Amino acid sequence: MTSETPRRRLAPEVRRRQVLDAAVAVFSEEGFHGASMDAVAARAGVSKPLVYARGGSKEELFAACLRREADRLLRSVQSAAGSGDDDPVARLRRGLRAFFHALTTRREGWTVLWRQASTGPFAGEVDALRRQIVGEAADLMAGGLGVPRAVALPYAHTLVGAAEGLADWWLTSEDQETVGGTEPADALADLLVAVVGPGLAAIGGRSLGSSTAVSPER
Amino acid sequence: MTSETPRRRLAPEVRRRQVLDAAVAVFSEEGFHGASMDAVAARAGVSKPLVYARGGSKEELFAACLRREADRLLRSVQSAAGSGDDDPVARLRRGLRAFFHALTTRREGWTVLWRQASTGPFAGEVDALRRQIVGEAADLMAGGLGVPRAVALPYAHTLVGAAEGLADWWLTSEDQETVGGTEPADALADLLVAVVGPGLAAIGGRSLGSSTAVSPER
Amino acid sequence: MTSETPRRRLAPEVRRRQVLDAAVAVFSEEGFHGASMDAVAARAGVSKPLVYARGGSKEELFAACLRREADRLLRSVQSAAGSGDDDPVARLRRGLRAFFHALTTRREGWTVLWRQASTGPFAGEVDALRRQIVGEAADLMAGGLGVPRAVALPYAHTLVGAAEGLADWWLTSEDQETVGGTEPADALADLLVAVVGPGLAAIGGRSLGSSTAVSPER
Amino acid sequence: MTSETPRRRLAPEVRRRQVLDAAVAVFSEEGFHGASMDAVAARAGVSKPLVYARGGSKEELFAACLRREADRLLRSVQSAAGSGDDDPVARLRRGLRAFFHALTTRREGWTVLWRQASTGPFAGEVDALRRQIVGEAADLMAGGLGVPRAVALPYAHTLVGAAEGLADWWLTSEDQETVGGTEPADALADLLVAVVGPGLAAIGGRSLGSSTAVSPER
DNA sequence: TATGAATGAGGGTTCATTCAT
DNA sequence: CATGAATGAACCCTCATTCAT
Repeated sequence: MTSETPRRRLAPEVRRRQVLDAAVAVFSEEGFHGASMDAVAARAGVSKPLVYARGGSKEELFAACLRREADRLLRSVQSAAGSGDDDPVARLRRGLRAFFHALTTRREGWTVLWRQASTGPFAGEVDALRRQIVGEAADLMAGGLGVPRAVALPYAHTLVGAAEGLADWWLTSEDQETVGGTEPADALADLLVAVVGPGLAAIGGRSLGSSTAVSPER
Repeated sequence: MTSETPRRRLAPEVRRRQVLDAAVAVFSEEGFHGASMDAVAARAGVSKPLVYARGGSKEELFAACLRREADRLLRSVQSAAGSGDDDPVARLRRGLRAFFHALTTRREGWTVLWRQASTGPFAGEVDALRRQIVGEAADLMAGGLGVPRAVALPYAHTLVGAAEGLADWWLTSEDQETVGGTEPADALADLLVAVVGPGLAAIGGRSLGSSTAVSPER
Repeated sequence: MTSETPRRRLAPEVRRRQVLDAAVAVFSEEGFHGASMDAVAARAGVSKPLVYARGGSKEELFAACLRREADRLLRSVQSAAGSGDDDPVARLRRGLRAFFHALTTRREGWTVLWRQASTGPFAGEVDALRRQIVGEAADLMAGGLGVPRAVALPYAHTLVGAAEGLADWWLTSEDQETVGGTEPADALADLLVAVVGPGLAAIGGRSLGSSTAVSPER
Repeated sequence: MTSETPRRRLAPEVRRRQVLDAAVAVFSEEGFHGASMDAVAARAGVSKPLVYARGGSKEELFAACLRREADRLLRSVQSAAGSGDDDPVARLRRGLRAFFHALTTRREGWTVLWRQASTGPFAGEVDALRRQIVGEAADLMAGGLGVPRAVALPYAHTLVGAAEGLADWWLTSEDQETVGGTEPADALADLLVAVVGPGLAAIGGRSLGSSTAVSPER
């Protein structure tokens, strides 16, 4: 006989994490409609009823994925940007670095959040989460540029899109060594700041991304 | 038999265009997996077998939508950028404007291309199309910046991503009046140039998006 | 190769009748919850999607069975009893004969109506249909006995139960020849009239099922 | 480990009674197929494995319910009818009263027995139980009418069916006050005797349910 | 030709039943 | 002993696809 994995009994929250991880992976690959609960169960290495027991219905499961990934991303960016009294520009840069770090290390969660479910039963919820995330960037930028939040909003969307495009290129390009010796996420963030920094500075009339932008702080 | 008015026999190309139009609409709203061939047939006002006769299988139909919309986008950007011998910066700007024009006027096609097909069985094809578009931008930028194409590539990805983010914001924001009196697509393109122009200029050491960038040419 | 039945194209109402017949058979044997749409499809000799196309969801299918069988039974009894001006007693007897005929020839429909779905999502509808049917008997009895309808109601229920018990015995007993040469349903009806006629007559103070009751009219 | 109050360990028979009681309640409400073992466990206030430990599989549990309720009904009717040497008519009347008493006071058991189990995998078992009860009635009637048992059988089926119909009406009718001041079960039994007594008497040629039938003994 | 009719296959969900603690 | 955790099997329903008219 084959050495089958025995039926392990695990704590509910452990199983739930397993199920959510698998669900994020599958949803990010196939989308909400394209993903099957069978695939989620197989990816998690559990039976389908267990997926339902720990994750609820397909819609509930997807919503849980959305919320978890959005929370993680928001928390990570917020904690990196800090709420301290230091320079808004520094805070923005730290936030960007954290954002890139999340993009490149948790690509699946980002895909679920951003590219999936823009239509369907979750359009509203997804849109709200997106607004929260971009709003965070807009807040930082409004502080850094000294402009009202409403003005900063399109720039924030532009920034997030640019980051996504850059991350996509980074993740799909084969020779990922070209960026340099530093932490990739940091290098990407610095590249982005180099691209958009001067323009934003000119818009805000302040020194965002000054000459120091291209030689990022350590 | 009764003498009912038979369905008008139309030329095959006309029928195919009807079917593709309906398919783009339905796919953009529901996604590949969420859309049903019944919905496509209903939207086109024809029977289901006709959809198969003119559009092929669901995958073929989706691929045809993808290619048609991508072709339109590419052609429009290329024809706007021109192959003339004039200023690469002006060509880039014209290309960007055409890009935004296509995004904002053919939203459904854009949605099908970018948001619905970026995952699932068409990720590869979408990626290829995307590389074509980005490659176009990279060529323009390589010319404008005076750098090798390989160096321009990440910047091109960043630029296209930024354009996507900005277009997404524009398409989903409710108060679309805030941008200004000019043609929206042009205003968006100019905004983007204002953001990334100075940074790219500094990188390339040339005058791409100089001070005139923020006061766009007419 | 085996001589498989070819895929026949039939008119929708013909298929619907097939599906309803199969559904009545399966529901009467297994009950609403116990019946599976697979079993209905198999019994009808069609595929499952066709059951849905012609019969709707399981609940709709069951409700359609209910209504069809109730209509048939009601119509049959009403048309037998007539609305003429003749003797109420004769009308009651004719109604009973029709009722027994329906019981013994369409047992499945009766089972669906009477024994199934007394609980569940159809309790209300089933109860209403039951009340209609018993109400018909109560009306006839009220006319025959010269008592108010409300008084006749328990007797009607008693009569219907007695008929069911008698029919059950008849249908499950092996030597069904013992009843006699007449039409079985008529013989059963006459037997029932012989049992309950005198008692009901005494209650109503009229001649329902007088001495002629045991020698039924031809 | 924490010192939680452990579930009280009860004697096996006590647990089994709990489980059977819950099962009868749930089965009577939902039917065999509609009831879930989860519902039984919840109603009994125990865990599901305990239901299996004390009640066996779902089919065994249902069969046990069936047998317990049938035994109670049979025993009650037999003990009421007695085996004494007194008047068969009086014995029949007492048996009927006990029958109605059981029906009206143990409605759930009756529902399980008759309405839920008359079809499905237990039709055979229910039929056997029904034959036992009807056979009891047939014996009494054979004695009372002075006819062979085989002749009395259809009348017994008719009688039991009538009793069921009357009991169903009584149990589902809302204005249960219309019957009178006496014990409902007795009133129902007397009503039934008034309906079928004279007819049976005429058939048997003896005094079963003579004029005294309509003014029942106390 | 254009279509209504038909189906094989698969997805979401639940349930009876059994381990491992 | 008593339980929460886990699963194989089945059920309802829909969809992409294809005939027969």
